[in-house]
Amino acid sequence: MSQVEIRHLRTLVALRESGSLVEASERMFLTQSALSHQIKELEGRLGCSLFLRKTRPVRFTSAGIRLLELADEVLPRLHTAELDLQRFAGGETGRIIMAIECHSCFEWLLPAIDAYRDEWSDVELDISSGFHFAPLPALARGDLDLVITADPVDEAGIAYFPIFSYEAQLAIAKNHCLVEKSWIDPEDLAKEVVITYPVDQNRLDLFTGFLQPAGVEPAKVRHAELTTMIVQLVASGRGVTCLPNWALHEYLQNDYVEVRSLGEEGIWPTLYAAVRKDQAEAPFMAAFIEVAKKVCFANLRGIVTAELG
Amino acid sequence: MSQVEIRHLRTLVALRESGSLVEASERMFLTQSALSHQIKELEGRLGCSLFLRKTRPVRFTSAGIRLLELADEVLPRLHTAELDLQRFAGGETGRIIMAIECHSCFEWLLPAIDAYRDEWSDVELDISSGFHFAPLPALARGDLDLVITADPVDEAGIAYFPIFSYEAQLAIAKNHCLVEKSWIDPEDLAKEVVITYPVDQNRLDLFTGFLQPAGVEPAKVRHAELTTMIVQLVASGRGVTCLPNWALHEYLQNDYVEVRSLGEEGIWPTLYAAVRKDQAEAPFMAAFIEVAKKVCFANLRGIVTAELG
DNA sequence: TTGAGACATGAATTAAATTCACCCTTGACA
DNA sequence: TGTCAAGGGTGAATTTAATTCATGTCTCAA
Repeated sequence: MSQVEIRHLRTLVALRESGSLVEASERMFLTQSALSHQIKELEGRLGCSLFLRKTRPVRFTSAGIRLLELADEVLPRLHTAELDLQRFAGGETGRIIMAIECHSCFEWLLPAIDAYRDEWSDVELDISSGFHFAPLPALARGDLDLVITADPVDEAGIAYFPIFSYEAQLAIAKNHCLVEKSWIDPEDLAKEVVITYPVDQNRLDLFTGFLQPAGVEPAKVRHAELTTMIVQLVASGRGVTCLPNWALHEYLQNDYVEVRSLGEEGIWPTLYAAVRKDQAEAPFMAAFIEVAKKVCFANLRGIVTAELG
Repeated sequence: MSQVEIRHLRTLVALRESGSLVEASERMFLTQSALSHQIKELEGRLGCSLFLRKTRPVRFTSAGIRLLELADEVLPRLHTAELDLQRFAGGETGRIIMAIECHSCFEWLLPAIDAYRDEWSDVELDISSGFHFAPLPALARGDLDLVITADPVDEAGIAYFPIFSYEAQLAIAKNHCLVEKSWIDPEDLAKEVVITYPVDQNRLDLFTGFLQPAGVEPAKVRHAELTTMIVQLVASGRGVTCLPNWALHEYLQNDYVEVRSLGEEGIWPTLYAAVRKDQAEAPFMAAFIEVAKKVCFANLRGIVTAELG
């Protein structure tokens, strides 16, 4: 079946370069006898001789020349592949396919990716849209390599790294009656229309961290895709919404809406990067997490109230 | 040193195509255990894992994908090389580097080569100009693959195949005194200028087969490169020459010169193809000898007096 | 909870590559 | 002509590696 092997190609190349079995064997750190046997065996399997030994330097037959040709094609490729693999092994490169749970995270993730790519140009980067429903199993499985999530679930083989914290605030119209309050109670929203991204409520801080614990349901939930749309609806009094403070910052500065904390303390989710533990230490992955933190801190300076790590 | 081997590449490809170790092992005619060990060992040497086994089908890591890329580059090349080698082994192709002792043989050798090339297009053909001095050792050594020679020397490992016989005739000017004779005796040439190709006398039929046995030396020997030149010199009475009857045929028809046999019987050299015994049976080589014979017979029909089996 | 399927693992086995010790051949040189 | 060194070949012994066998573990699904 498999006749020729890498080792044979290396032997032939060494033979071409040295001109004799003895010298070739020294280059290959083998005895001359080993090469003699090796080549004899190969020639036997192939059914033709590869070179004539009675001359110095040895003279290759057509078959030998054909094999050298093959070696010249194959060995360099093998070599570069092995160099690449060394870099994979050293964690100097790899693949980061991400998923985000937090819908407005693109705002800081895309700049982070850009910054990272400058330094780690050959890491394969992608944001997956396919695993919104269950990103962590996909991460464990290897479909994903990094998940941005607000609630770390303790799972074997997954490590979490905090990126930053932000306040999830309620945005309301400037003429809304709730502007009177200095912070919002869950019950305040029982009669309100809540506008959210079109995602499951279990992935929204407002519900998981505020309304559900208090057993309150809003009068109605409306959906909009884009942050701008949501804020516009809020500004025109069609409902209220809950967004990260940094996502609202721009609209607040332009005086479109009012914002209030949820509860006296406010709700302060932390975003984590979840990665597989075996990759957590790899330089290319650690670097990504570092860059993400730095970019967040730089982009959101003065907006987010807390920086981590 | 040498990490990755062909067998690993094959395994990975089988794994990609089948999706599981079990099925891949069947394709490779190995046990599942063997593949498990094999891959574990490779992963250990490389220092990184190549695929995730907990999914069906298996999912390759970046490193695994890189190796599959290598496999896709290498395995097809390996395969075509092995096919080529099979043809070498089967004698379906090879290399024929020839040397000719007989200076005027180009006349029929070149057409023979052309005819041969039609059928055996990928046999490497060349006429070497480097081994005139000692073609047979070069043949034995492997520098040459075929030698056209008029005197077979019994040497181990060399086989001779007769191509054809011709008469070596003396050409003389139409007004030369020797036209009186119906054939030439060696002594007739003792006073003559002999014109030959610029090669050693031991490679000329006239000397080895006629003059030397009789202990006769011509008055003078002149040289000319081209057959035409030689014949012109002869026609203008500057000397005599000895050429194969088929080389003289054209000039004879145009009535430029007269020809006479050397001795009553004439000298009838036979041209042989000498090849190494190990190649003598190879179809590509046997075919060349066949073609050479046929072409000679066709081209020299009615000129040479003898065709050989 | 059990059973089936897929992969992992340690020990035994088998197969292969390599070495060792020796031989032969060749060419240089005394 | 004999000897020596260098290159290569070969059978048997040895070492190394690949493969199998017999189990074990894990996961998924009934």
